[in-house]
Amino acid sequence: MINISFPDGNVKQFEDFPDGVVVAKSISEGFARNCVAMEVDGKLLDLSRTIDRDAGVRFITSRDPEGLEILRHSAAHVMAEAVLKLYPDAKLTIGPTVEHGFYYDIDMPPISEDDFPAIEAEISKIIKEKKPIVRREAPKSEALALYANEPYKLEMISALEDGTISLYTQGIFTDLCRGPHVPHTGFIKAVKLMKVSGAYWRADPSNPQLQRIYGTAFFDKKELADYLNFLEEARKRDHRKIGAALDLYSFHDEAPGMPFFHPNGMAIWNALLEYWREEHRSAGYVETKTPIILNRSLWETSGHWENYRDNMYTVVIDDIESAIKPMNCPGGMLLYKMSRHSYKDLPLREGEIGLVHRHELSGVLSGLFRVRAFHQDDAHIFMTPDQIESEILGVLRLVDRMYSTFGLGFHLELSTRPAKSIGSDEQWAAATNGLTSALNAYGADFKINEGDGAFYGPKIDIHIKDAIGRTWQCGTIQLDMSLPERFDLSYVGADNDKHRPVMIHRVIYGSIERFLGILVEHFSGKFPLWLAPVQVVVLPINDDLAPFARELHQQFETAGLRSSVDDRSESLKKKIREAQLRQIPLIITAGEKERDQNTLSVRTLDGKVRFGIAINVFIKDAMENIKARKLALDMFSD
RNA sequence: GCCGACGUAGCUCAGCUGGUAGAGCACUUCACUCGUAAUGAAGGGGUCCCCGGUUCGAGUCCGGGCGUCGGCUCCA
Repeated sequence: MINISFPDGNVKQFEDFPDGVVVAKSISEGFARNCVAMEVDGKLLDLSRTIDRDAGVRFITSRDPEGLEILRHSAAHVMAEAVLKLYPDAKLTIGPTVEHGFYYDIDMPPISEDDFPAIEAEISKIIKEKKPIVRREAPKSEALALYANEPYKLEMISALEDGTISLYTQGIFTDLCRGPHVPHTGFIKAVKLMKVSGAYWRADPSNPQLQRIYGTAFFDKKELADYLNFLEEARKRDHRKIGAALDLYSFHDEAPGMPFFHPNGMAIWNALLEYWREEHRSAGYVETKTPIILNRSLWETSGHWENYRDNMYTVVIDDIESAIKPMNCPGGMLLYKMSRHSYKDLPLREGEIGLVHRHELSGVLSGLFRVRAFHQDDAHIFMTPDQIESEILGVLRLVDRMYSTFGLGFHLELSTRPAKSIGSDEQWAAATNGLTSALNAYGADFKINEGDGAFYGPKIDIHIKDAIGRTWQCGTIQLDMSLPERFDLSYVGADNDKHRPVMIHRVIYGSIERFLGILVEHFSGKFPLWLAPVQVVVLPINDDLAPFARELHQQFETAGLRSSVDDRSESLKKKIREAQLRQIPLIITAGEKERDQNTLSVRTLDGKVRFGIAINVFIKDAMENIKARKLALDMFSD
């Protein structure tokens, strides 16, 4: 007799040792059909496993994230079987799940996406057969014998403890696997191969090149279709495409990874910085600027010369070795050290929009998202140890305010002390407690990444969520126990003794280039009025009205709107089409009626047209919308 | 950096097994003067990424370089 308790608090008794299916059926037949696996006392197991003692059981269904992961792992096995059928000489290595699907690394001749349909057809066959996926445990000797011709599997089995080896079989295909898996292949209702790329066994280039085949799988076809739509939507929003179409920025072979900003891009850039300065001024920050080339001795003091050299651009001028800064902090240290600081001056919040260069590997460059030259909206806050909590809280509130302005949600992650670190246990405890209590005071949930902090201190990362649900890490708040030490920073306390200040680095946009790219994708090029590169365009309906249109344009510019006028001798329809494609939020058509009545007709990006709007009212409403940095163009009362 | 694909007009792309480069859009000019998503006609525009090789002949084949894109953390 054993007792099995469920998450809802219910407890059921069973006579013999039941397997998962029996327990699930005790809830209901229908429920049992939807179960893919179970969690027994926190461990994920196949439904076929028996439960031989009192335990807490939670069933995993297609609705649980774990369920999808298990499904994808099973799908990886099915794909492996399909590949082996078509390529009998292929040697399997590993096939894990990844964020949006799974892959399997297979030692086989190179294949391309053209080979996918054939593999997918085999996969479909296996799925249709609803083959049971059966687990069994095997002694090491047997497993070794079974995989005599599979060098990679042999290598893996050799590294495993005898008695811990499990095999999963579907039909005639057996794979070494920890599991768990779905009960039969029929659970995989939708599967699609996504791409193939090269990979190395154990990620080591000296090992043989493998084919990594990526796929994704879902419990139903609609979910797959939704996912493919999402990819398509993301593709349409690609900031590299939109950036070119809207004439925002460009990239050139002459400076790989270093973006060129065009006038339209700079309009957004400047709007972002203007906003940043406004928020920071009112949050008690001052702004500084430090050089981008600093000599070697500074980088030796900071430790970058030793630890970050591979990523730094270096120059020798007049026999003096220097580096182009990859980070702003060392310059900030020098500024701090210029004068004696009293505890009364702290916290000192110094912001810097700093241009940094980092030599990223050529293969990782990607539009504005991964560049070699970028600006950080950096700030260094110097404070006394007992100010940690309130300062971190202040940064969190600033982050909250700023991201909200863009309609970006976010979540927080705390990273704690890593294995390799500097500083004492007490320092780490104080620092980590400071961050934790600030997070608690701020009041939002946060995730903890144990051991993921920097060697010099714990940190809080801020992950934003864009309009289509993708997350990006932008902001970060890092406590630094290294640089104040290396640069021997101090302040004079109330006791008239020297003390070491605590320092944090923090960014909110992160990289302004990257943040701008994220905004392009977030808004899909349809910026709110305050960010739009061109806010209003005036279109005369014919050449006779061009002077009136130019007059309006002048009036808008004088009022502070980013305005343009399209007085080409083209048809009105054509000019409207182009203005729409350029995503200009306010399109003004200037005709006789407007000129005679001193009003405007305003077309917005949704295609709606409002007539008879008084010019001064239009300007006032637009300026108010911009000043409030509204997300919506809510300047019309209807 | 490594693996793969790609690099042709300002943009998007076509160009078969090697035979002197093409479309649409954009641009220029002319005509049209237009009331809410493309007026028409004519014209200009190319070191086919760069360097080297094979060949009577290379955008096309071969080698090297540069750049772009995707992948390179996920461990049976």
